[in-house]
Amino acid sequence: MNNFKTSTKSDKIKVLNVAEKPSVARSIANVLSKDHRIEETKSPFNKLFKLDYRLKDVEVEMWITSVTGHLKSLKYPQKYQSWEKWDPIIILKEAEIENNISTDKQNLELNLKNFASICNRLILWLDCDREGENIAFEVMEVCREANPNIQVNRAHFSAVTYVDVRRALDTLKYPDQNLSNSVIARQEIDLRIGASFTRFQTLLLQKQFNLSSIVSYGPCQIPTLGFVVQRQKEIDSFVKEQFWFIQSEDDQKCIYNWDRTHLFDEFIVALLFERCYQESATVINVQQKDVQKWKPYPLCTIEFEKLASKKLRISAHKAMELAERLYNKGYISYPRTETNKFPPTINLQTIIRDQQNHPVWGEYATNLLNFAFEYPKAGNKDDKAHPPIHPVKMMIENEAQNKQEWDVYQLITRHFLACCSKNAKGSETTITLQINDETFSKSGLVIKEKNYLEIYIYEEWSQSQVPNYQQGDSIKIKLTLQKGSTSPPKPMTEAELIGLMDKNGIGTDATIHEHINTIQDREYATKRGQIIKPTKIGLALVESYEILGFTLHQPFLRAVMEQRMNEVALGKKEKSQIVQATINEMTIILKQLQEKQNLIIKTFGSYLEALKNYDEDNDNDDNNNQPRIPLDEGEETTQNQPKANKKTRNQRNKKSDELPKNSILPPSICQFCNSLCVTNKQLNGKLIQICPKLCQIQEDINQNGHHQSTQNKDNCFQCNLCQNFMKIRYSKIKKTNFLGCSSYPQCNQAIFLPDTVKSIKLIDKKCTKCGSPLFSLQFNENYNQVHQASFFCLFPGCQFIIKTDWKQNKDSNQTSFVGKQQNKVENTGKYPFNPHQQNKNFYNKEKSNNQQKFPYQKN
DNA sequence: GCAAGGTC
Repeated sequence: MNNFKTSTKSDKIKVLNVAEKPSVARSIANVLSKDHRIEETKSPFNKLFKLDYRLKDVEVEMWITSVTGHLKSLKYPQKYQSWEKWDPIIILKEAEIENNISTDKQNLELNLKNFASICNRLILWLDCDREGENIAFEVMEVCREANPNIQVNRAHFSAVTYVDVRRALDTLKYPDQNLSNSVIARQEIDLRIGASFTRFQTLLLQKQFNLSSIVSYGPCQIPTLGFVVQRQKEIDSFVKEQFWFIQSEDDQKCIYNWDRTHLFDEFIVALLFERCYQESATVINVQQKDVQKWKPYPLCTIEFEKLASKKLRISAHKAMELAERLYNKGYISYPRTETNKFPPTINLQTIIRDQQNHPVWGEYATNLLNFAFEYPKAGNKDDKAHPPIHPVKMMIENEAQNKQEWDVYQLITRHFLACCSKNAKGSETTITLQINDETFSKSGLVIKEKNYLEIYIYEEWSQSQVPNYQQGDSIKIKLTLQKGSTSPPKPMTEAELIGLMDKNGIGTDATIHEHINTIQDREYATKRGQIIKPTKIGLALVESYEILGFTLHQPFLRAVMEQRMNEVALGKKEKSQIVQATINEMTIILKQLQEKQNLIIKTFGSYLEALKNYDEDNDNDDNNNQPRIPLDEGEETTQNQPKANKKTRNQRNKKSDELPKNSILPPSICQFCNSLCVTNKQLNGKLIQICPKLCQIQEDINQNGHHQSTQNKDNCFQCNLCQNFMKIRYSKIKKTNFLGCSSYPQCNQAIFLPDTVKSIKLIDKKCTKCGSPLFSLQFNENYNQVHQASFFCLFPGCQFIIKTDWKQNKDSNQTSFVGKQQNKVENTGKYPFNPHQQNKNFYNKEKSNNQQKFPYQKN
């Protein structure tokens, strides 16, 4: 029996208005008339508001109701339920997919059908984004089933304020099929890839390694994990590097910073120290300038989550839960918004006025209204649907359900008040000292007006004093030679991860926190405090992708997908075209994973075994700097460059360009940069020539004046990507040597050798053809060596006895690759999923004769 | 037992 009742007495034209959520329906009703009537519907949350309105000079009865997000959802039919029975390739490529109204949305469907059958017109008030446009089509379809003649329009609004809603009604448009299609394409791609890859991975690994969770794959969750793993690898491969610097201190204990900061070469610093050492300095400049500390941008969801995590120590997921609760209780505006600028139609003064009686910040709010108000800065993000998060009703501390709820309300309100305040203002004084050819400086700050900092307790601006010197003063100084060392990258915080996801387009404002939750649910990562670290399962999974040459954990996979969605949204491509293309590409990858399944098990297992104590270590020590991951480096971890030292020596020591040119002995010319070198005598009596740009790190000069290079004996030849040196490395997983770039992990360049080669050794001979150093090779015991040569050149392409090539760089369109000689691959750069897919590399020897056609190869 | 996107 139909228990729905609504009055249909009026003869006026009835216009059905449908919003994406109950709150928007309520706001539209409020904005259009305070006299609206509220009726219950079949869905307890989704009320029906009725009011009389004059629409384009016609008196109409507006019926305003809502849905709650999507009505429909994609699903595989029942017959595909069994994971074991169906090849994941079928699930990915061929299985049909149903798009039906979800069971929990059937009441809403009945509502819409009921209302539409009575109404003459339908106005779609779904959020003005792609998802909203798709929901608009879902609503329209249902309404048209009940009333095929219903006249349909789309309202475009940038905020639910009187002005915006009226404007939207005056300029009604039509829904955009292209935008909606891009969402359907995304849904299908996500489901097909997610379901098929998850089934494949779970069936392959779960039982084998006794894992308690499924081994899911999703185009957002795995790149999220990828970020976490990448950071951990950087920390684990970090090697401390020492640096030296000169410190100067005056008799007021004020320490001045060396303008060269620090250098990584003790000789140079010692030399400079010796040259500038004295007990007085000249004040060459005293500069005073006004400075400001900028107030924050209006609060969008992403920023709110980051702040909650960083400043309140509340996880993004929990913070969203608390914000939603505050929103439902009417204390704050809608918390899922991408917008960080206030629409001009919102009345900020009214919002501030609501806080005037607050016991904590009432006085501050009053001051803002009276004299201190300044319009908020405008950010550059706008979802056209919701304003930035702001308070809509005053809450005092004891009205909050708990401390966390209060903290979140407080953050949102203080942030809002800060946005409506002036920047903090101060005065900065910088003193510059000259001591011979070296300069040192020190800045001090005096805060003149705190302004927004009075209310925004989450930021600090610390004052510091500098002595009262005048330009030209000569002051007493104490110079010391100091030593320091680089520190490892910091562990990944949740706030940083959110930032990375946002920047790389992984997830949306409404889902980012869910993906972070998912990787924890799947036991890929753990969170302690605000620090997120991968578990051994997460590491093993990502490292297996990496080592087998797949880029499934990289963010660009999603970025490419987004780009394709845009093409559909703009009407440049058909949705079927891009679904087909993406699925075809992913089919190739899934087939390769299937072909390599034994190898995957082996690789994943090796990592799990190597990392068996990893999680325990995690609990004991946050950051002990010890390599824990088998980084494919074995004993060679000392070769890795720390993140801080990513720049080359030349770049790091750029200021050394200005070194004085005179030196102890007649200088020579640097063979790399033609600079005049400086000479110094070591304790053992040897003379050292040093290029001021540090091109030549050290050159021994024997007394006859001949140069003898002391460059690292392990260096092979220069990497073609970063110009650092390739080195012999040892892969624990494959138990063989390979050549890897010394800048790993910043540079991933590598040259792998045939399985038949067990180890390689650099010898003191040069290739007569290309000048690279030669290697002696040890072959596997069971390998019947046919090569006549004793020594081999491994420089890519130099000789054909041992075929080598540069590994393809995933970020470039280079056509080189790891492996044996094969047809040149043409990479259109169109879809950079798996750069190795046609590279039947030496891990995959058994398949090497069975070459597939590369999908991007022309003809 | 699969994804990600809405929303409650």
